[in-house]
Amino acid sequence: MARKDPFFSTFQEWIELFMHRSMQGTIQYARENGLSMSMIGTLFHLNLRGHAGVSDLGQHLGVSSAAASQMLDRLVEEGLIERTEDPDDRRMKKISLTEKGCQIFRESLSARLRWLDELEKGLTDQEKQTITSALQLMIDKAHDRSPMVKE
Amino acid sequence: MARKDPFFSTFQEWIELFMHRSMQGTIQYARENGLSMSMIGTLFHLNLRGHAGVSDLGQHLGVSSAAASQMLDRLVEEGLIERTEDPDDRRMKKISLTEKGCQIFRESLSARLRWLDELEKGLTDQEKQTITSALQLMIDKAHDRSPMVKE
DNA sequence: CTATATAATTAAGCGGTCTTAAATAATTAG
DNA sequence: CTAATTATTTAAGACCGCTTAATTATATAG
Repeated sequence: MARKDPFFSTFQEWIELFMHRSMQGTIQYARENGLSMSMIGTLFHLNLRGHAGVSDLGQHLGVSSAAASQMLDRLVEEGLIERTEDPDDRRMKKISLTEKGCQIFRESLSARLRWLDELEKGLTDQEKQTITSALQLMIDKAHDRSPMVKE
Repeated sequence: MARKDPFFSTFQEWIELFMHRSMQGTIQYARENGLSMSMIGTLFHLNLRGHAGVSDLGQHLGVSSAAASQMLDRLVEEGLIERTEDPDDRRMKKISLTEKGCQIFRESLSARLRWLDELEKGLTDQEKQTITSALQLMIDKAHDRSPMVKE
């Protein structure tokens, strides 16, 4: 049950710390701005993937496509996303962030990362370099591309 | 507005990737198990802090203490938390995870980190070492940030 | 062409999670 | 002791987000 593996256990500890911060911030942000967690999840998804279908989004969030459609109505009202027809299959809609939606998403994310500034202050350049490399490594792997060789 | 700082911008990129994964997993997990995001936030908080008061929790989540109290009722029903009187001030309740609550929290967290296995497979020992060190560095710094202002 | 399947939407209704206001209980101040 | 304050709980009601079922529109199979 307990994994000795320092990679995994360190990661898990980090996640407990990190998610506590970021989730609390996200929950509060959502509440203040009248967004549901489904909407937040949708914004994250679209930000990363560019676009998605209605049922797609529903599946990712674990809700029916009817629920997804209704939720998207509200995001359209807010001007955060747009529905366009998929030219290849006109039954489908391509859901994507509007420019405004993209901007607001990124701004709110930065705002919720203010604690990073505090963290950064306590680090030497050497330490920041270590962390930046490690994160870049994970980003590369996640995108399934080989690590950048050198700069 | 845009920050050039590679530490910050790499961190932000990593967070977009990572939160997309972990939030989606958390939202789905919550839905499947009939937990609200407030409940999830509460479990994270208690796991990290050990215990908290009712109003405390409400504030952290951005809801009234009445709402917090009602939510805690349900977590007590589920056997995940317990209310005990604070001996120093008997108006207050000390909310903490039960053993079952603690176990379930950690199990569900591990389950939602299965993608880590995939990530790990793609890494050399050297790379894992880099990442582990970087995370450990951040964990240490995060814990350092206690009330002590000067040293 | 007709029938079937798929994607999205609309509508009705249910239950959950807030809010405010009032009640209870313990502490603190005078 | 009495009055005021603080922490929590209870109760009533509003709103939101979900579900299922029915509808519309497009695509595909025979």
